[in-house]
Amino acid sequence: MNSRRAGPPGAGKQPVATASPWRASRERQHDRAVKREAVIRAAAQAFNEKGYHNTSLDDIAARLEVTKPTVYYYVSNKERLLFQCFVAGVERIRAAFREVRDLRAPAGERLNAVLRHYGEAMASEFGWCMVRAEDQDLSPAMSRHIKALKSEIDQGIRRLIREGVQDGSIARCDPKMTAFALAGALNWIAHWYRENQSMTGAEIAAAFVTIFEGGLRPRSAALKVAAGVRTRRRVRA
Amino acid sequence: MNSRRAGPPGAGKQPVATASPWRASRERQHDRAVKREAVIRAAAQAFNEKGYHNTSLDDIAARLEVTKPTVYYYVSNKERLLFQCFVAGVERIRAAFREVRDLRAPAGERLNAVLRHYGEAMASEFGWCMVRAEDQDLSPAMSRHIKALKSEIDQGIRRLIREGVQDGSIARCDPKMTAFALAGALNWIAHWYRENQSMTGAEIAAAFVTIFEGGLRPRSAALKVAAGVRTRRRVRA
DNA sequence: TAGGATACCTACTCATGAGTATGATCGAGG
DNA sequence: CCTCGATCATACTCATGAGTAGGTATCCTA
Repeated sequence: MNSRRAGPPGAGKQPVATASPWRASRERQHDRAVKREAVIRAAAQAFNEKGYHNTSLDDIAARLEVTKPTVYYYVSNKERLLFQCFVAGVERIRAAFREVRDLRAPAGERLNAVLRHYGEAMASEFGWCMVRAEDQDLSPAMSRHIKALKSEIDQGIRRLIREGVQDGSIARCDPKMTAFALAGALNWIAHWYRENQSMTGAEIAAAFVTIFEGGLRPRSAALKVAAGVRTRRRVRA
Repeated sequence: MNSRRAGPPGAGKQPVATASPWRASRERQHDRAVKREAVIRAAAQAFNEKGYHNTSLDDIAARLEVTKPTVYYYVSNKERLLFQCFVAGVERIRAAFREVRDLRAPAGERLNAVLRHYGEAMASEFGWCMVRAEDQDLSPAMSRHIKALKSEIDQGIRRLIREGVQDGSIARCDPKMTAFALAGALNWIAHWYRENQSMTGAEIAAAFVTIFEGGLRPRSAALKVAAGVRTRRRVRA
């Protein structure tokens, strides 16, 4: 009746920009893992554009210029496909934590580094899958698994915040609420980034880190008296 | 096959806590508007618990202890139902802007007031509908309408930020990015609030406002010298 | 070069859920 | 009492999409 499936008319048919391992001379003996990854990638892009429930496996297959049973040849079912997309995205964030773990910098800086990678991951094609993979769409077992992964990241951020408060590189605050605020702001990138790609994920993340760090209240608050002051917060010259 | 529909077994059947205008002696001549609102409320709660696509109109009807055609007697279709839920939530935020418009306080304070109401709205039963009402689930016309409402709120926040920068109550910043960060953190409440109701929406919003205002960098940065900490970018003392 | 394994497709099944046709019931006005 | 309109239920239609059965073409190996 009314046209669901937002997007340009005729969408869902055109092959994705990134080359499909299937196109190009039907090489059968292509590495299975490569094709499997291509399926996951195509699924992530489709979910990102049309949402999980509005994406059929036929859509995903069409993107790869194959048919549905081929997709099922590489993944067991749709929910596992979503799960794989989720894991692919989360792995980037976990990598960021690992990368930072043995860095010998103040926790505040380590946190910023993680947040930057976090933001990049959110702006990637897997961002949608990470934030919109609702537990309601998944079996209880996978829901638990996803929650555990999310919690791990949440705890990692809280830990860095606590350490930062300890070593003086972060202002005293409630680590839990602060972690929620930070993660929320970054997670939200996955919602609007689709439409406005004028900045890269890294640039957005960097901008956010600056905002988080400085806060909204002017630093040189005591000076704000005159009428049209604009000499606020001048970093030492 | 595998049990979708997360939640306690047998869920979707039990009537909702808030009384249904239908229960209680079948009063026919009850105000139509009251029943219509009850439908929207029940839908919002169902969407919030199970997601839009995992909620059937039979589910919603069961919550109200009526049947599906009765629901259709009050709303034209499912997508309009989602739309109404969205509008119900957004209206609270618009009201916050109106309430603050003629206040004669610094823009920074007006912004904080709006953010607090914003957070409360997100923690309400309509929070989910506001942030998860994907344009992909709606017809192009409604999608446009929703985007317009969202944009109005976004622009309102940006305006307050700009005014705050002007009047000195907010530190200089990029209004667009800052609005994204603030709205993102608050929107995210709708995702996790379900599971942890130890704080009210207002309390959460207040906590967030405090975090946003102060920022992560310690205010008394000049004093952090003791244990080998590198005092980064010290604000002028 | 037969035989198996791999990779893929055509053509289905089947459950779900949105939306509806049709009729029953009840209150109110005449 | 009788009818009309508002309200609600029973019992459907019908499109969609997940998942599968079974067959086919290609490659590898012996």
